[in-house]
Amino acid sequence: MAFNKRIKIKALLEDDHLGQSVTVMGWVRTKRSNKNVSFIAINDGSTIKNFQVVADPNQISEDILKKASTGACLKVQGQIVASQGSGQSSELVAQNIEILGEADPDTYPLQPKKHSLEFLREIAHLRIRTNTFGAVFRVRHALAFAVHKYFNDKGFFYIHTPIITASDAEGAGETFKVTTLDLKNPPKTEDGKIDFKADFFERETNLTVSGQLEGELAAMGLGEIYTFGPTFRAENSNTARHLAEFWMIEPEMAFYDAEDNQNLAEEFLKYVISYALENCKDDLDFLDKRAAEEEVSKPADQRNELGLLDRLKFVAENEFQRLTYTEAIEILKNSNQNKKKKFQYLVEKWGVDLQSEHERYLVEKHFKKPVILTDYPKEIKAFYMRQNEDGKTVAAMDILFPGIGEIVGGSQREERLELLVNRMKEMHIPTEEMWWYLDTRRFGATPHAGFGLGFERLVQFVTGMGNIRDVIAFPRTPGHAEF
RNA sequence: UCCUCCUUAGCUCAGUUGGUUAGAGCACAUGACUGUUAAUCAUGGGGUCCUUGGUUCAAGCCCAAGAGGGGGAGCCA
Repeated sequence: MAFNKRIKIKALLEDDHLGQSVTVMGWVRTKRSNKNVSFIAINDGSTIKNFQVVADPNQISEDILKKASTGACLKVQGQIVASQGSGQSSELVAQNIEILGEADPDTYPLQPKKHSLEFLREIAHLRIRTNTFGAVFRVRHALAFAVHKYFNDKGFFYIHTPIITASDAEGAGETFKVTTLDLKNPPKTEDGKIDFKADFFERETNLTVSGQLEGELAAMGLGEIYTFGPTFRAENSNTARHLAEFWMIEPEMAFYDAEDNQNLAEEFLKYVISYALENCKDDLDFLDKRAAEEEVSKPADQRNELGLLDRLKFVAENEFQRLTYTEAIEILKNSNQNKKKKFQYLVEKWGVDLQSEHERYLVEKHFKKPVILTDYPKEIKAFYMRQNEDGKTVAAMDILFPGIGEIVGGSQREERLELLVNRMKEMHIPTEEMWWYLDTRRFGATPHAGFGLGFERLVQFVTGMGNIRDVIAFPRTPGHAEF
């Protein structure tokens, strides 16, 4: 006998079920009682909205009603009737309530009140039951689904690139080592170094920092591909924008140049944001109100000019501002901020990397819209980016979003073997180990391009959450891996 | 990793110039209430004032070190 003969609250609210006998299962959010009747607000996660259960103490035992406390899980059978109260159009009059799981009110940490995000982060195993995190994770799901839908509809193929890799080729950062060696007593070579020949893969391995290089290989046969997988960086980053384990989307396209790449990235971002706007209305309405309440407590100069929903609509409907690094430097150099020495790092000469205060100025003050910055100096970018005719810059692009900073980093790739090998040597990238990557330039090379999108940063932007640790269920950051 | 701020009841926070028995709201318990919307009203229980050491007649408050957390920066997505 199957247990799950229930109707989800989302379905209950979508159509007219008046007069029907139904079973609802979910968790108690609040209970309000008097001598004659109890009202139980129940939530099953299918929607941010609760459903009101009405329990008559003549029908439901005192013991059951007592155990139906905040956090308890219930199975309620009864009839849907028109509500006598004003907060909802219909409600469930309970004929029978079964307590599936009690939640001792003395020790259950969630209350029907506002908790701080910092407190909820410490109970990440329970925070998924709150309105805010329910909304965030439903939106996160919708965005992930929209990513796949967008690329699938466009004829891209989803490639699973390896989690365990042998190279830190991109130089994207510190890696987590993968080994089965005995850490207390590792085998040594004659000259005293750890003997990775004795390790599982017979070589030194680590968790991936990017699927891009493998993605490029796949694009050289399938044409247009994307990856969407976990990425690991062992950097000691302690910010609201960094995780040690995060999810990255990396499309890679044969026959794309830098401009094609920019067009794709902009269209893609607008698509997934529009998808969320269309499919997550209740959750985004809630998050919009939540963000508006938070704004009030911020100092005036840090407030957003637009609310969350308006911000999303604005990004979805307006062209991104495109400009080169060189143009950006000129704007920054001539800005009042720079002239009045209000930047912590003053912009003086071409070639310096932009600080986040500079990126914020361009996005939030100067253009007031997403910015695609292109053609950076080659010295501050990765070896695989295609060298421009000027000999100084590469065909890089960064997309900067308000409040988030860099959400996308990408480039047209260097497909010319000689130029690529020279650049690798200049940057001390071992060419021998990368023979397979260089083979794509030896055999049937073509212009191609791609980019990486930090999925959690996208979720941050769409949900308006200030800290990246609040848009992934169980965040991994330095010193934190408990759940 | 650096800078900076914070840590008092289950949660959010107040606590004056160092002074005797550390408070509030919410939550919880008990009771009241004929339909509530984070229900309301009354009563009650609840404290390692982050830890360790120091100064002092006296420390929640001052000093030092450590732990945990927030914000900013760097690295990046």
